[in-house]
Amino acid sequence: MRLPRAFFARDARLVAEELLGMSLVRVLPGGSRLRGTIVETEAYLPDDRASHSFRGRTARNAPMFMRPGTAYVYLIYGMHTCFNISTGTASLGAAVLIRALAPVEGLAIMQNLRSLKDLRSSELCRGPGNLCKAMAIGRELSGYDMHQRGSVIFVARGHGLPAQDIGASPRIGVRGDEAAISAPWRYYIMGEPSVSGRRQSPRHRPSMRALATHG
DNA sequence: CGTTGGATTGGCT
DNA sequence: GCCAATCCAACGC
Repeated sequence: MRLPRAFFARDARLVAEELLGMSLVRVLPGGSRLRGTIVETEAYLPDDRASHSFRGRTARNAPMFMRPGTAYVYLIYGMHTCFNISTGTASLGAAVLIRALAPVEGLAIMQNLRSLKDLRSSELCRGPGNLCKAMAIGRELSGYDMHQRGSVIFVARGHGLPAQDIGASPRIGVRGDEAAISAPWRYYIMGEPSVSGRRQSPRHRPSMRALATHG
C-alpha cells in the first residue's frame, strides 16, 4: 500500500536506498494503471553542488523545497524529463531522482508511450528520461503532492531487499566539484537488467591460452 | 534582454 | 567513443 509521507521526511540518501524494491504507481487519465519496481535511484542534498537546490529556491526547483513526497519533474537537454520526489524537512531542498524501474503492470501501454519500436521490457523504464516517457510523467506533475487523496502517482510498499543485492556508486552525469562527483549517492539493485548507465563495452574473458600462459 | 549549458538518449564512426 | 538534438531556467548585464 501507499507509503506514508513520513517515509520521505528523512535523509535523501536513506530514502533513495530504501526506495529500491518499492513500487511506483501511475494512474492515467483514462484509469489505466502503470506500475514498476524501483531499481535505481540517486540522492540530491542541500549543499550539494550537483543539486538543483544548491543555489537556493527558484521557480523550477521549488518542489524540492515543498513538503516531502512532492514530485519534482524538470526538462533536461530540451527533450527529456526527470522525475524526483522531495525528501526531508520541507524547505530543506533535497530530493531523490528515480532513474529506473523494472516494469510490472501496463507494459503494453508503456510500449506505446515509448515508441513504435518493439523494446524489451527491461528497456522500457531504463534511464530517467525513458522512465518518464513510459510512465507518462511530464512537467505538469512538477509540484504535485503524491500523498493527496486520489493521487495519480505514488509509491507503494514492496518487498524488502537483502543488503547484498544493493549497490552504490557515484551519480551518473553530474558535473561540479570533486565532492559532488565522487559522492556515492546512486543506489541500484545489483544484477537488475533495467538499471541504467552505459553498458560496459564488450570485454572478452581472458582466453584459455592467456590463462595458461599468465597463470 | 542575450547567453549558456544541462541529474539524457540514441545513432553513428 | 563521439556527438547532435532541442528547450528553457538561471544568470549576467
